[in-house]
Amino acid sequence: MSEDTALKLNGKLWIELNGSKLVGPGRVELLERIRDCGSIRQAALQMNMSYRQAWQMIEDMNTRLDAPVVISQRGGKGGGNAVVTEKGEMVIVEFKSFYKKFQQFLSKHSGSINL
Amino acid sequence: MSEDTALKLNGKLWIELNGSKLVGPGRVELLERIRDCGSIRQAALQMNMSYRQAWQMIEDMNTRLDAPVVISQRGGKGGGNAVVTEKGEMVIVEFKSFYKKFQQFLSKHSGSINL
DNA sequence: ATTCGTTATTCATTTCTGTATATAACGAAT
DNA sequence: ATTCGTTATATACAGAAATGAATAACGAAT
Repeated sequence: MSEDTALKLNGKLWIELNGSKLVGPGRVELLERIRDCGSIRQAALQMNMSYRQAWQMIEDMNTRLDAPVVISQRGGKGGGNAVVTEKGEMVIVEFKSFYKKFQQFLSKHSGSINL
Repeated sequence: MSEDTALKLNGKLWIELNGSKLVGPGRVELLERIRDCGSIRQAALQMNMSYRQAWQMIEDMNTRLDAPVVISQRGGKGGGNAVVTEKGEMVIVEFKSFYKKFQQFLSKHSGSINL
């Protein structure tokens, strides 16, 4: 019954394109929030992230994939808006599938650390 | 037959103690090299790492685990030496076991990215 | 034309990480 | 006692990465 909760297995997971990070948990959460509130700024605020960083993440995915994950407009009603595309939805679904399996992997092996 | 080798799943894995990193691939490689050459400095040189960083890694593991992973001596024949303890061997074996499974996880799922 | 809130972009600042450097401590061998 | 290469430790420096602030661009609505 030796339960050592202090020792655990942990890690990070991401999808990379041409050797550098493209999608991780943070970017996926950002996409989900943009989808739900229609604004990059509001999504960033919700995540306590700077707008600058959020915009850079979106811009990075938009330019490196063959189709944009978010289409945004400035000006107009509400000052502007942002919409997650079908490609963006694919990114969300695909990564979350991998990530769930990864978390299962971690918790599956986390109990058997013997140090 | 669309083989998109540019897109791949990647990640990092580590063992953490009380919420902060304790063992990762770099530290394990360091331990293995110390075991093989008997010197923290030489091991660090082999890995193109500063001695300071290598020493800090060892010191961190030594102080946070209930037994040291490396026992070192200064002075004497050769100027000093470093020996990997039984605990250190356990760290190496245990982490490498997890890490191998992790790499299998990555390569297993890496082929099915569809973006 | 003015207002409004957001998108888009730049610049300076700060924070973090690791490096380089220098120095002391050490003990066996000579 | 001197030499030698390593361990151990502190300080200063450099580059990268994240942050914050400031500003321009935009278009619908009034």
